Amino acid sequence: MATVAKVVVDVPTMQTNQPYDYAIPADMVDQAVPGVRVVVSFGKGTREVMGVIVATTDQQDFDGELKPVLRVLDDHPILDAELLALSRWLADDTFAFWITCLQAMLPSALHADTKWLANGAKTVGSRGHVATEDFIVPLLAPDEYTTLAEQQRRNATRRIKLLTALAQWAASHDEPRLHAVVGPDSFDRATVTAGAKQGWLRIESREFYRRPYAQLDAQARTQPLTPTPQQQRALDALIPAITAEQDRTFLLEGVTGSGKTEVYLQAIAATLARGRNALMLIPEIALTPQMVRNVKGRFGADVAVLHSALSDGERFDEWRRIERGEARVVVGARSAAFAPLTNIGLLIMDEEHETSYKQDDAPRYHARDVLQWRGAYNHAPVLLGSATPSLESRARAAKGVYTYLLMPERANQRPLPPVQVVDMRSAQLDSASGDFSTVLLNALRTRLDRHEQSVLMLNRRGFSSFVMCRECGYVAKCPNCDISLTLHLDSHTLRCHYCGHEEAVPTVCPSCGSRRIRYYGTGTEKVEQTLHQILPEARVLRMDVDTTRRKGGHAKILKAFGQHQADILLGTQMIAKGLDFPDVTLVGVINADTSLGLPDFRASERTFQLLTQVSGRAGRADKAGAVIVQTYNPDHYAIQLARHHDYERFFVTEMGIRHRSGYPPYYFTFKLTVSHPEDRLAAKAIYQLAAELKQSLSDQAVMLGPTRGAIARLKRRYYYQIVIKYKKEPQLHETLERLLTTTQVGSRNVFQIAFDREPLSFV
DNA sequence: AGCACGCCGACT
DNA sequence: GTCGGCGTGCTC
Repeated sequence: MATVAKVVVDVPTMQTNQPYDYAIPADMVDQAVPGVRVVVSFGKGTREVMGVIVATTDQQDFDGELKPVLRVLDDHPILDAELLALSRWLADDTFAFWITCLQAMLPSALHADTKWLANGAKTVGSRGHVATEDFIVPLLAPDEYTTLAEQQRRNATRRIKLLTALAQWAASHDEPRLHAVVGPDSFDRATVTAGAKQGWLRIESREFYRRPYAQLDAQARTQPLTPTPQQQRALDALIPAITAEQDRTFLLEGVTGSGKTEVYLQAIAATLARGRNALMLIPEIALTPQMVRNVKGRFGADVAVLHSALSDGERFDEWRRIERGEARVVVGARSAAFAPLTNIGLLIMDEEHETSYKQDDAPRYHARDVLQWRGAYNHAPVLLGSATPSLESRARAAKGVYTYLLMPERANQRPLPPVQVVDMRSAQLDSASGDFSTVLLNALRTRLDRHEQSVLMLNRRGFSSFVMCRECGYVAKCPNCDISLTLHLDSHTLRCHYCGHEEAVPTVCPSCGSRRIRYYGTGTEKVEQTLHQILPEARVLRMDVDTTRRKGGHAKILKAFGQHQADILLGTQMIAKGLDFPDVTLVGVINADTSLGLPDFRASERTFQLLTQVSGRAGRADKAGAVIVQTYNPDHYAIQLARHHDYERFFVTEMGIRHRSGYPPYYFTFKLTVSHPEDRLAAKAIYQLAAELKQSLSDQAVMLGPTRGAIARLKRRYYYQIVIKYKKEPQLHETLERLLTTTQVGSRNVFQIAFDREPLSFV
């Protein structure tokens, strides 16, 4: 008999990061089960907080009198045993509070909501609101309605009309939506209410789902395509693992257009045929509409969709459909890794190299790790797909940790578009702006004349200021870390974010002696203006964070472009992903260099991925495409190898560099950040942390920093960070845990400490 | 995070 | 004498 509930309370602090024992009142034993949310009293006062029951027992561990569970918020567990176990592991793995992990798994509609009542009291409840709709339920037989209609006064036209309609509905067993029936040219609400009072009908409130893609469920199902030989080879490796329920990881490396999606769909079909369910992650927004259409097209209403562009209500409803077992395939962005899907037989991560799979704030998890955990739990394979896999995954495939599946050919046998690299150091530039080479401008003019479309990408990735020589493309790098130095205008210095190295801003290029070395960068708005000046007849659509902020803004722009309402789509990296417009025959990259200047050891990898991806956007259908890349570093291996679509050589080259400079995948990384409203105290804390860390680290480990955060002061707090590179530190986890506890308990909570295992951003 | 307990300065 | 400052410690 479970009399004690272990409750993780919604108080995210280190001191309360543990389950607390609460007594289960006798009348709640059926509801107070693991995985439900509860309200409990916490602390000395009258404070009520939300919590999650993570276990129940018949014996208390706490030596004292237990407070009772006050209320149970769910009529059934909203987190099953798998997700509870996952939350525990996640908290441990990411150094996040357990409650933070539990919250991360729930749609925001189920997060705690505190209401202040008129009398000043607080009520802890749940924000989740179930959408309902009123239906009219006829209560009598058709002929009874006919009789009643005849008995009405002659001038009671409205009643007679309603009774006639009721007779029809009763005859056809129809229960129409009230909303659909009440209106200016049919019934008024009062007549229907009067009818309910007479006992003719009942108005019934029924729950309904807000279905974001309902219209797609109705479309005709697509049929599986006959696999190409390379698709067949991939499926021949995958399907036995699905059938045998093996928790292996596969890396599917397929060039743009090789048909990875069809492999996903057929693998999902095999999973469903086996009686199990499938979870598929895709990167945030850009790709979503197309991939959703593909998956829904094959599996219809069995598919639930979860991503950030949905409203809270829509996401909540999709989540409930999954949780109730009404969806068998889940497609979603990062947080969909926690979808309450059961009996998972396959987990897919499309574009596995995308950085949006890593969450920037607590819990700082990588969705890939979550999928692998769930794969192990469910005995299901994990399929990672990409045209340009992350070096980490590709290296694991090389070592045999992952099974490597390669699809080197395009399904339609068309060659990849030729990529022309324009050397901006010597190219003839448009005099008005300097952003456009005449080569690119002429190519744009040709497309305008032929009524074909162009996509222009402005690389804003890593837009943080850096200094580049416009004569030779030289970018200042840190002598210790081989990382681009970042320009700090406040102190007029160049700094390394990794080790803190600082030097003066050069006035002449150290490499070629030129004076044309300066801050480098440009914005979409500026480029748009320039385009209007030099190509006034061109219709330009701009797509960046500003124009896509509103819900659906993204889709609207893409739709307009697809309908030829513009000749040129100008945007940031978001246009590089998954767009497929048959009339786009030119892709231009205005500045390939900005991502090379990123103060990040993954700068080359990001640039290669971006250029490869954007190149795939040209000439997808029957028209031949061309790609023009403008750069000040035409000989850089990332640009040259992207030009030749040569991922494998890029992998080998980059691995050599990572090996020499000691970065992933040869080393693990870990980032510690400390912040405090007072600069001096933040600095003191990070140096103390560094000293303690140094003691417990082995000689093989390298500590970079402490350094100031790239944005040293943010939200009135000062930031400092340390990055550790290491190969094998078995005791590191324990050390970090200890540091977390002692620092948090010792000093009052004005300190904030953040730990990030395998950070993707070092800024 | 809250909230109470606790030990030192200027006041009904 | 006591009202209240916010340092410190606990919350089942």
